[in-house]
Amino acid sequence: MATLKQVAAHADVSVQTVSNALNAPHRLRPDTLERVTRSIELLNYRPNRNARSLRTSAVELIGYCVPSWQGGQAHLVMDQFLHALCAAAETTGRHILLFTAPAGADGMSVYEDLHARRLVDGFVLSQTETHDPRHGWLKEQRIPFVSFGRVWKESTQPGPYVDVDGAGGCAMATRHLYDGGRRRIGFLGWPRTSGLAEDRLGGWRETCVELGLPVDGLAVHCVEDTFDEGARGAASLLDASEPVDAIVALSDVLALGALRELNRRGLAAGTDVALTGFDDSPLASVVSPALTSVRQPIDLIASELITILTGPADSEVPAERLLQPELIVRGSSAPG
Amino acid sequence: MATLKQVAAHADVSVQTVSNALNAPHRLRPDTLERVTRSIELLNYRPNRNARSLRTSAVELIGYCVPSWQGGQAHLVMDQFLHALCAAAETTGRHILLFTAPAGADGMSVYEDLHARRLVDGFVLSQTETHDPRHGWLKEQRIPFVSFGRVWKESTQPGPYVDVDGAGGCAMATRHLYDGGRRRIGFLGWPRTSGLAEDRLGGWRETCVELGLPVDGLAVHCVEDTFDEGARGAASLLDASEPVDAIVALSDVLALGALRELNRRGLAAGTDVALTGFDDSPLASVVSPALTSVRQPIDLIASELITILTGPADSEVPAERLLQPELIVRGSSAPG
DNA sequence: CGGGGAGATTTTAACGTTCAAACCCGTGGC
DNA sequence: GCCACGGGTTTGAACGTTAAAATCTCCCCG
Repeated sequence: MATLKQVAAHADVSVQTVSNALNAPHRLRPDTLERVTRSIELLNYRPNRNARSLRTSAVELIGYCVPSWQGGQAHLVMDQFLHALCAAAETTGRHILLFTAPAGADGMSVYEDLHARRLVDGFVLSQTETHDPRHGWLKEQRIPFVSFGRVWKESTQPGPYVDVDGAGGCAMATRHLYDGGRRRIGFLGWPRTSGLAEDRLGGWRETCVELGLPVDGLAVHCVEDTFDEGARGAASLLDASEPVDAIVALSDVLALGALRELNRRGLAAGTDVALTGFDDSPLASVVSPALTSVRQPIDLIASELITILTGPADSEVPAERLLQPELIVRGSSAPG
Repeated sequence: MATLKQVAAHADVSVQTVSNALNAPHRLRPDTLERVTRSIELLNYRPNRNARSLRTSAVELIGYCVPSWQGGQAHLVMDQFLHALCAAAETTGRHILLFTAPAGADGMSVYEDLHARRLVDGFVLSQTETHDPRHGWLKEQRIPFVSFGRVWKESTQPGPYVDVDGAGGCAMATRHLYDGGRRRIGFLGWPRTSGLAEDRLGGWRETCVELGLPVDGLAVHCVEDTFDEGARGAASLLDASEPVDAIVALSDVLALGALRELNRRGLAAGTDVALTGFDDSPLASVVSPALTSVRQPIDLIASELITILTGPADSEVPAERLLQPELIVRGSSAPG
């Protein structure tokens, strides 16, 4: 555990010169820089981050509240997201600090505490809820943050965010099915109360209208994110007087439920009925036929989040980035 | 951002007395404690962790390398694990710092760096591989760590670990199927090269032998962790001259593949053929019939990891904890 | 009434770093 | 030959905390 002082003694310069060698090398004469660098290498010196943070009051840590997996949709792409976020932070020399907090306003004291004790510089928020209280509060406290996901149903977004265009994704899937010859495309969704669900539903509906396809009675609202509900929803779409020839599902889990229902009825997914999911979770490539799914650009999301959070905070207008997802075409949506 | 100094001025005591009020309240006279406490409250003081860490050289942060999700089995319970680890750390006032590192020996410099720069006190390892080089190296460097998962195929485990008794879990599943009247129980596994796979296979085999059940030709080694492979494996068990009446799968994904194959053949899972998975991933409760699965005690694992890591490091014999999983019985394993 | 102690509080110093100011020294202008 | 200049380096101070030692206060006992 060498310190600046020891390196300085070894290189026969002052402590500050060693510090400069690391933080402002241009200030040193080439030969001193060389000498100091050798001493640093030799003693295997690493700056003590605590001392540095104390002096500069910047910890280079970003807080992320790890969602509880309880209730409702499983976070099937959480690990991908965390990995990406971590990697993005590391490209700027920062790291991610995890913590847990109660949902809603109760959790806010945790955010405040972490910041006040200088464990983190700022926060990345996810699992954004309708009327999420965190954003406004953090903004008011002038604590740096950026949100993955819009705050739905607010007139103005409080603070910077990165989000994926769910409507665009579903539009893309719908158009892809249309291009494959499908003309009666159903939608498997969640209840309207979720802003995310409404966004995706809108993408499907508008595209259908645009393409002159029917939409009435073709949107099913599943009550929870399970295979069963997906299967039930698919069944009702298939049992209609005029059955669908394709289904856009709002999640991979619903899509897999639909896939099961198709199998059960002896219908070939991708041939008789085309099917798409959302999220491109690990599951999508593990079933057969493999599931066509809308993939969120996880790496890009993460790097945008970090860029915004660590970028200049002076701008008055908050950064808002809406990213386009990508359609990963697999067997389940072969042309009919 | 109040500091000790400001609180001290406000309470009209010395800085050290305020520090003592927080770290050793018994040293203060009750009335001074009361007065200082009021000042702390009033000024909303929070100790600066960087200053504290600098002085005490303990950062109260634990490093965890977030696994890359590439290749092979999806980490379907990763988010549960992280949440639990985080919560466990917080009960001791610590937090989890995430980082990424290349697999194998290449990643070791990352561990060294994080520790040398004092970003973390120690590490929790997971995704332990056969002959994992990290453990021995960390031990040699005297960097505190604890491993989730044994280092397979080492004569002696280098350092403390917490693991789940996979053999015990599969034994439990097998016995449960036996108790439900099943007498010909197959096993869906992975190749023998994985220590984990061999452990679980052993649990099934030994229990069958013990119960007088056949094992020859009843273990199938799937080459990857996909629905397809699970289905293929199940098919081969069902096509045998004497077909199985139950299947123990090494993972939930394989089990769901088997479930699909059963459905395809018009066999009722839980009635005609009983089925169990492993990990109790979010998927298990989302299919129907819901999947009986062996659940690892995630919360207990996490708290044991933290206890060991933060406990006294002086003991010569490393802590080794082998925890028993729990069988979550659902519809897929109803008595036959 | 002086000394011994225990308990409460303060003083001093240090953790390892960086910022700001000061210093040193060679160069070039006048 | 003096002075201003500027690049390179050092000095001094500070970030906010805690450990250890020093001091102060009060009380008890011989």
